[in-house]
Amino acid sequence: MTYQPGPYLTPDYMLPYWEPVYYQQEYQMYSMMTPEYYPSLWTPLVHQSNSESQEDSGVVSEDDEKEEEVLEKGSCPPPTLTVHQANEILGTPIPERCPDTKKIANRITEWLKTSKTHQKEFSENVIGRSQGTLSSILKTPKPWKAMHCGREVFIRMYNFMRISEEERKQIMNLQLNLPKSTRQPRVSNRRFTRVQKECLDGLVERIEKPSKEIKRVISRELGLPESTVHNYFMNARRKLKYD
DNA sequence: TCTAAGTCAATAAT
DNA sequence: ATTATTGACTTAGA
Repeated sequence: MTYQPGPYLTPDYMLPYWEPVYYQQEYQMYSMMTPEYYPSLWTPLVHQSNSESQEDSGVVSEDDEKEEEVLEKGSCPPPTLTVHQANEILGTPIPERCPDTKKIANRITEWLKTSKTHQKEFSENVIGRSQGTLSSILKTPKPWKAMHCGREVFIRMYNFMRISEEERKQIMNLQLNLPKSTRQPRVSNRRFTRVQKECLDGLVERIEKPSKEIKRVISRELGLPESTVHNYFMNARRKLKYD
């Protein structure tokens, strides 16, 4: 069976810098988007000889206009991406051993800017995370090999950049039913005083992992809960590791 | 139960 | 209005 790409697979899809790891001659597409994987994105070719020669035309021409007319007449019904399809596409594993998370982050940052999309909208609709989380991920992406479940958001962002602009637009408007936080209400976010902050920073430089007794003393001296002192050292270690 | 990784989401900073 | 930072909660593993 021969196929032709549906409206979602525009030439734009081929342009990103991403390495075409599994390049398929027959389809002129990456394997993750072949008819076998996403039949709904492709339309069976009825008149095979008709469009063979037009496949590689990257220039907007009369041919393209003719094709669009054909689509509008209904011979190829405009497909609508379903939530399931969107999640399947965004969840497709990255076909690379060690993806460059920095590049992925930069690419997303660039897209957000050119498409005038705010972090909040993107983070909630595409990766299912909060704006603040997206912000820090884009600014300081961890190396792929240093991540575990955190890879999930990078996989989604990677795939988001691989698909066509048309498809991105649709996904942004879909309600993907991404899992919501079930976190309990917390104590109000208090800010440390200047002295507390300076003392903690000074201690963090000298002590990597304070014992329970040390933390008890620190908490007493600074008038902070032991859990707060514990959290501070924990967050500080993390910061030192990646900043 | 403890640590590190992953986040939330309030609130600081632009 | 937006994005960046941050103290604390949640989850996964040992």
